[in-house]
Amino acid sequence: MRFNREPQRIDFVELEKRILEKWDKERTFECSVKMREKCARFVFVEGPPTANGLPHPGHIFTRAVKDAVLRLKTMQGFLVERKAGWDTHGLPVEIEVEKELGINSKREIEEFGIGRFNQRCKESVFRYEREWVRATKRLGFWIDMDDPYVTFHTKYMESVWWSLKEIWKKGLLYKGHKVVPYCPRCGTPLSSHEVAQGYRDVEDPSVFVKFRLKGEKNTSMLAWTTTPWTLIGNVALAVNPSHTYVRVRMGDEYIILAEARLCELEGFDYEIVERFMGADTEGMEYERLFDYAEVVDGDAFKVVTADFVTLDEGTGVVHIAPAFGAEDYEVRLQKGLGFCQPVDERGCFTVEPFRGMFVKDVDERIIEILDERGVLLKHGKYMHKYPFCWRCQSPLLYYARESWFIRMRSLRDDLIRNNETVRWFPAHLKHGRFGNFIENAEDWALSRERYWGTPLPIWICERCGREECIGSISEMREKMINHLEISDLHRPFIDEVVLRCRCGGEMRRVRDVIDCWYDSGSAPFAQWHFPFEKKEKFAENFPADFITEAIDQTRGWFYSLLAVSTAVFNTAPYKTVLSLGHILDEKGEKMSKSKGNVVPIEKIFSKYGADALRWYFFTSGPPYEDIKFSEKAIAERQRKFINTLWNSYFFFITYASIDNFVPENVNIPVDERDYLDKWIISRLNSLIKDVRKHSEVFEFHLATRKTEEFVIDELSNWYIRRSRRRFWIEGESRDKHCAYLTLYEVLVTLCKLLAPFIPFITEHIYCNLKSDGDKESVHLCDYPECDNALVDEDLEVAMLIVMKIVEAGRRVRSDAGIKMRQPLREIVVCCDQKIYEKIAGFADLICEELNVKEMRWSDEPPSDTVYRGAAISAADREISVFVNTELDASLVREGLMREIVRRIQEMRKQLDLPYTARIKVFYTSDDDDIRNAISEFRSYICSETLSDGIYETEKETDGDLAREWKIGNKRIFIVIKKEKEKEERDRGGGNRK
RNA sequence: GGGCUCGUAGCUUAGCCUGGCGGAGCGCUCGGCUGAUAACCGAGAGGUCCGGAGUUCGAAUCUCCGCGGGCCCA
Repeated sequence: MRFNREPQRIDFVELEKRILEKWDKERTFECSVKMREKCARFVFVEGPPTANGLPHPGHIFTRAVKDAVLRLKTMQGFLVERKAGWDTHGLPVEIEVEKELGINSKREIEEFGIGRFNQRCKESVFRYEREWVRATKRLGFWIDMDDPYVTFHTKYMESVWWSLKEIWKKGLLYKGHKVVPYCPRCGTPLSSHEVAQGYRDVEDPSVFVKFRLKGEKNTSMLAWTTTPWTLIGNVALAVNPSHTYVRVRMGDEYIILAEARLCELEGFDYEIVERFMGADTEGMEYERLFDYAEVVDGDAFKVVTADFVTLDEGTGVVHIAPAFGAEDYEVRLQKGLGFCQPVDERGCFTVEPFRGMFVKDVDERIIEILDERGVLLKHGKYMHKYPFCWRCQSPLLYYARESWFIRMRSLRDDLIRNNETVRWFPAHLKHGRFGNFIENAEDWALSRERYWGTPLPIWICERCGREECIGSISEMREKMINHLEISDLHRPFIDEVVLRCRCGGEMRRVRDVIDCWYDSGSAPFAQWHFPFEKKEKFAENFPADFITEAIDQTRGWFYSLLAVSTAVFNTAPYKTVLSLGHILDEKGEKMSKSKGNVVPIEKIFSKYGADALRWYFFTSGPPYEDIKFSEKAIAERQRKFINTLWNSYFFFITYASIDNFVPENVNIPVDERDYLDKWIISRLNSLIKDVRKHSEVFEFHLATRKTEEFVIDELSNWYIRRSRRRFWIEGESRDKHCAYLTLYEVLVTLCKLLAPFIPFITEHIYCNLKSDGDKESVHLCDYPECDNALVDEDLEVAMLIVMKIVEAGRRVRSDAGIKMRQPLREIVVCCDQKIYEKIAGFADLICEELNVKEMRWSDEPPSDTVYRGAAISAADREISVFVNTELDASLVREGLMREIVRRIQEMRKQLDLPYTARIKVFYTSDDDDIRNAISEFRSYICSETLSDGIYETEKETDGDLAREWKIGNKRIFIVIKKEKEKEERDRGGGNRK
């Protein structure tokens, strides 16, 4: 037999497991890549996940999209290599390990030992690798996980070093300061996420200070602060350039503040003497309040303008201390102001008279001093939210730390230019969220005062202070004084390396590691250990044709890739970016561990299988929009679509096996086949065109929804249903062969068309259908192309009209209360004659579908009231369909006969008889109409129900099933009896109905 | 607080770019068909197209202001 028989219902999960074994055994993935060796490349870069937690449904969605695109491109004839990657460094990993060790500060990590700590980090990042690999394989995501790139591998890190040196050589790497939320007790900066969870309401002093202006008579700027201790680090005052300020007289002195903040002077006796814009005060100098600490590297003690100054509170005059505020530091950079840092890492002053005192403890003393000097206008208490350390509850300080930066600001134009070469999906990101972001790109704070990361390869000479960036291991070896064997570039080993400076002095490495986003941003070259190895490989794979990740990567990986690539190569590292939506829970809320609403994806795989999940993802909406995850919807898509696809295939297999149909032996050109065949093949080719068009721009929801409609509505519910009797033709028949051949071709092509989306079931079906000379796997096939010669638009339009006429006819029958089984005399189609000509050839189909004897055309509606009608619009015309509802005795008898046939079929089904099984029918009825109907249509009933005879009996007869039926108010008692199997076999491939 | 994005029936969504009768599926009610189908077909109930204002002869669609969800940033 040409095809293996199939069960009507199949366990999809079981099927998928067998397919996974097949792929494993036949190395199908490797073959699919290798067979395109000589072809043009389609380059993909995998955004590396961190395997220190279980894969989230969102990761699975991303991987499903990646897989579909890459399979599609492979089938379209591209060489698509897929190297997996793992992101392994960074603070989240360290925090995991800190939790395990029960510690929470850098001091404790160093006591535990940096070497031991990093070892624990290395183990931690692959803790869930097995789950990731399993879920990836189970989903059917083809990616090479045997030879992945790993960001902590020495070779990868060496490439990262190389790129940093390139950046350094261009003068784009510099040491500066960054103001970070900082816990003085833990001795560490906190991430924004950590800060966000530690806000509390507190009471702080509220202080209004007069800064005396130089060269003005007895005039002061009035500034407001809730952190008096920061006044020690003051270097400037800021006003908003476009707001109105006033000079007021109070007794014999003058005070300047924003007009909108005059409310702060309530209770004082004052008069306004002058109004001016903030911009007018720019450059005014004032007398320094405290000279305890030194100001270095720039100008100081003057008024500057800044847009961030608001009129919501305070005086509209903001005191600027670059060491203690991010905005303050920003102002410093823009205005070339100096820097003043009187506080150490523990949060204590390093200058007299407060040396050694914790900053918050000097607030009271400072207020006293201000008062003594007569520059305190007023003071009070102020309630506001302030962040505290989530671990130790210490108040956080905004504190300027030394940090290394990449000058992204100076690369803004390059970033923008490179971004112009990128195709973004959805398009609005290009000049929207992403475009805005790079236009305002800030210098990249690259360094982290941490442990588990790629060490910043900068050594500083202890004698002359020269900085040097090291770009390779060999360069480091050459310059090394202490000749250590370094096999691991991580801390603490790398910290021991001492280099020789040009001046003869000893150079030691700065202690920082780099931001792990830089690691992953280096993937395009570091995955190949470029430029130390595989230069050609890199050349072939840069820039990437395609990357895709979720929308949160806009400022993450999408940016770090572009930033690194722009700084190193001044080229965009990718040509096309697809940004994906998130997978939310059923209520539309983010899935998170703490909410406990994360769907365990393993359960979905074991209950529905990967195809059902994938199909759900693709059909549920545009891939760039969020998806509210719904298990019910997965079940529904499987039941409706995958199951219908299976049943269409099952139908073919069942009858093709009975008939021993061999497609290779039949060769009938499409134009010699039935119009139904031509129609479904035309529709298939139109579908191919649509699917290709939508997939090309990642509109998978349109591609898959159209395919779904094709399979359910057109293939299953129209083509197969309408062709069913052609498959039942007894013996050899050209028409039957046309039907088989057509359905065969449609199924095989559908498998190829759907393979990128649902790779398992398409593989299974394909493998049973394929011929000897065909590829061993559907995934090794070429993607279907639309054959325009087979698209017949007129035929498609005509069939659409036919379908609408049938629908209208059914509506009429339904309205008139006449069952479908009751034959009727005629249907009258009232329309433009040209339209009628299009569909006249489908009269048999329409009559059979509507159970009427004949169809005719009319140019005006029939006047007789036995005609009931319904209107439709098709081909831009009105069409009316009229059904003659008049019954005569003959039609009633025929209807009765159909009722009886239906009941006998129902009983065959109840007995679960094989389709080819033959029976004998016995009946008893005291109704003359029934008896007459049976005798009139005896042979028809027999052939419809595969009965060798239908006999009237007086008595109860032995049989396999007996039952009394009511047809309206008539009764019939039916017994059916199976025939011997021998006779069944004699029937061969003959009549099955 | 800012930027971007989404908001259409109980639920999932199409339509929005390019203004012209809001259309499907699930679920519900009723009826029908069925020897491939877990399906399918017909009818019915179900809508403040998030709210408000504007442009227009005409707005789900374009503009502005709000509200709510999501993401990113502060």
